[in-house]
Formats: sequence, C-alpha cells, structure tokens
Amino acid sequence: MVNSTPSPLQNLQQAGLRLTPQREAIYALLTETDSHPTAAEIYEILKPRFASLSLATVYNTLETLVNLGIINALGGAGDSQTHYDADTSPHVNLACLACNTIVDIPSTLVQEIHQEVSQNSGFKVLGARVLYYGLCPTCQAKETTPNR
Amino acid sequence: MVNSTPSPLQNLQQAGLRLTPQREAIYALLTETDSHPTAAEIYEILKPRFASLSLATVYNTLETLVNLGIINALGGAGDSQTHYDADTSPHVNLACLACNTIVDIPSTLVQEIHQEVSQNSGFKVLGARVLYYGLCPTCQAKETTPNR
DNA sequence: TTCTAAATTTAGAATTATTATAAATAAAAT
DNA sequence: ATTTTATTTATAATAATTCTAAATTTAGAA
Ligand SMILES: [Mn+2]
Ligand SMILES: [Mn+2]
Ligand SMILES: [Zn+2]
Ligand SMILES: [Zn+2]
Repeated sequence: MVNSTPSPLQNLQQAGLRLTPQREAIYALLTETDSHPTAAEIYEILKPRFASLSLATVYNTLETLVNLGIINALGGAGDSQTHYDADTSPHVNLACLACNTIVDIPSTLVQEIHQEVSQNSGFKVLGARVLYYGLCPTCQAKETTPNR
Repeated sequence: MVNSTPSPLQNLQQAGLRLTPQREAIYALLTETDSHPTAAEIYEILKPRFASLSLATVYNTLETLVNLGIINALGGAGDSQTHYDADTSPHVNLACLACNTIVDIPSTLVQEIHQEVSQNSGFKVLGARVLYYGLCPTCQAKETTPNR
C-alpha cells in the first residue's frame, strides 16, 4: 500500500500549479464543512488563522479549483453570492430562500440523470448544478406567523 | 367551453396586481422563446416595440413573476447574468459555458426527483434549478482547435 | 366625468459581488 | 547567486442588480 487517500489537490501540481498553504486551507475548509459557504464566508473563517489572507486569493483559489473540477460552484441561493461545494459527486442541493442555507439530499436518481444527459445531449458535460429551492422547516414556521 | 388556455398571468390579478402591457409583453416573449434570456436581452428585444420601456421594469416584472411561481430564475450560465425560463415544468436545462446558451433536455427522471425531494426533505419546495453545464457540440469543435 | 388613492413605470443613483491590475513576495529553475 | 515563474496581496475597476423618488397610469369612488 502506498497512499490510501490521494487528495484531489494533487491535480494542482499535475497542472503545473503550486500547492500553497492558502489553497490547502481553503480546500480543507470546504471538505470539512457541509454548509456550502460563499467566498466571503470562507475569507471570514480563515482570516483569524491566516492573518495576511486576501479576499482576492479566496476568489482566485475557488476559480482555480472549479476549473480543475475539484469543487463545484452552485450559484446563488436566494442571496446574490455564489456558494461552493467540495462534494462533486451527483447529489441534490436544497436551498432555503429565507435563511440562505444549502443542505444535501441523498438521491439515487441524480446519477441516472447525469448519464442520461451526457449520452443524449451531444454536450461534453463538465458539471451539474442540481439545486431545489424553497423554505426549510425552521423558516416555514416563521412564515406561517407573518408579522407580530 | 369558456376558455381553453387560461394564461398563468391570470394569477397576477388574483394577487391584486395589474396586468400591464409591459408585464404581458415580457411574459409573452419568455413563453415564445426557448433561449432562456437574461433581463438585459429581454430589454433589448422589447425596446424597439416598446419605446419607453425601462430596464428596471424588466427586473421588477421578472421578480414579480418568479415570486408568483409563473417563471423560474435559472441563475448564471458561465456568464454572470441570471437567465429566466417560462417553462416551470420539471426538466433539465443544459448550459454551454463557452457561448452561454441554455437548451432543454427531456427527462422522465426529473419529475421523480421533484417528488423525492418534496417528500423526504421537510422543505416546502417552491422551485427547481436543474442545470447541467459543459460545452455544446459547436463549442467543442472550437475547443479542440485551441489557437490559430 | 372628475377626484383620489394605490399601483406601476421610469430614469438615474447606489450597492456590491466579482474581476482586473500591478506591485510585492515566494518558490523553482538555472 | 541569479533569473524566471507563480502566487499573494491591496486596491481599483467593472457591471449586474437593487434602490429611490418623481412621473404616469389605473381602478374605483364621488
Ligand atoms: Mn452539496
Ligand atoms: Mn428550460
Ligand atoms: Zn431557512
Ligand atoms: Zn456553446
């Protein structure tokens, strides 16, 4: 046995890019959370541990990782900020338009769709953004009691 | 027989809103095209026929229609503009990141996912954004011949 | 037909997420 | 060491969208 867990970040070096502390920290944060954070949120979380971090670096890194297919950009979720997801396996993301959180929903059907689309479209499919939106249980309760 | 095709725009008046010429034209344009246009594109198309039209009205109307569930906001497609879709039935949208066009893909699986998500999540599902992205056949050809 | 109040449109200003720029730093190659 | 290349950083610029307030339209009452 050589190495049991080859990190997707290895792809960086294969592409002639460097595995810097900033890139490592940003990717590690993304894999360790299930909150689908935005660039600004990542920046705020990492700033204490990483005094000199720049927001531009966060954006640069996220774009790099997306282009390498290591992470997915999910787009906005009621807010107007792009949310990122280190889980690139086919799954359903479910966003609450009221509190702007995104959770994952297990679904066996998504993988079938992925194949269906790849085969019947003529497109070269690079990624998927399966995002349902609505109101989470907590925010539903607040909605049903509108004002007061 | 009273009326065979009740337009979704009837919902406007039921919600106490007015069915203005601008709203009617914007919705008609969306239903008659399959191009999933942006607010700016809708504005440019309607400006000749509608001299006094304002871009703010296009944004206002699109937001109104989205909130009523009459149309869907698909989000960006490689560009950074929100694309809109008058087809609210469950279907797969497929975006080309190179030319920023979006086409529809028929899929029976999407409807099942919609139910699956609604039942197992506890969310009140208001809409779906099923968007795959990649390269369309035309842009694939251009990619394989990178420079020159 | 006026009159009045609410809804809507409009032009333009403001906001803000993201991208671009250019200098400083760090790492790799020679 | 020196040179080159990649990267980070601070900051400015961009541009999609939203906000604001005045003008216009509409529906209904008088
Ligand atoms: Mn996810
Ligand atoms: Mn569509
Ligand atoms: Zn919520
Ligand atoms: Zn294309």
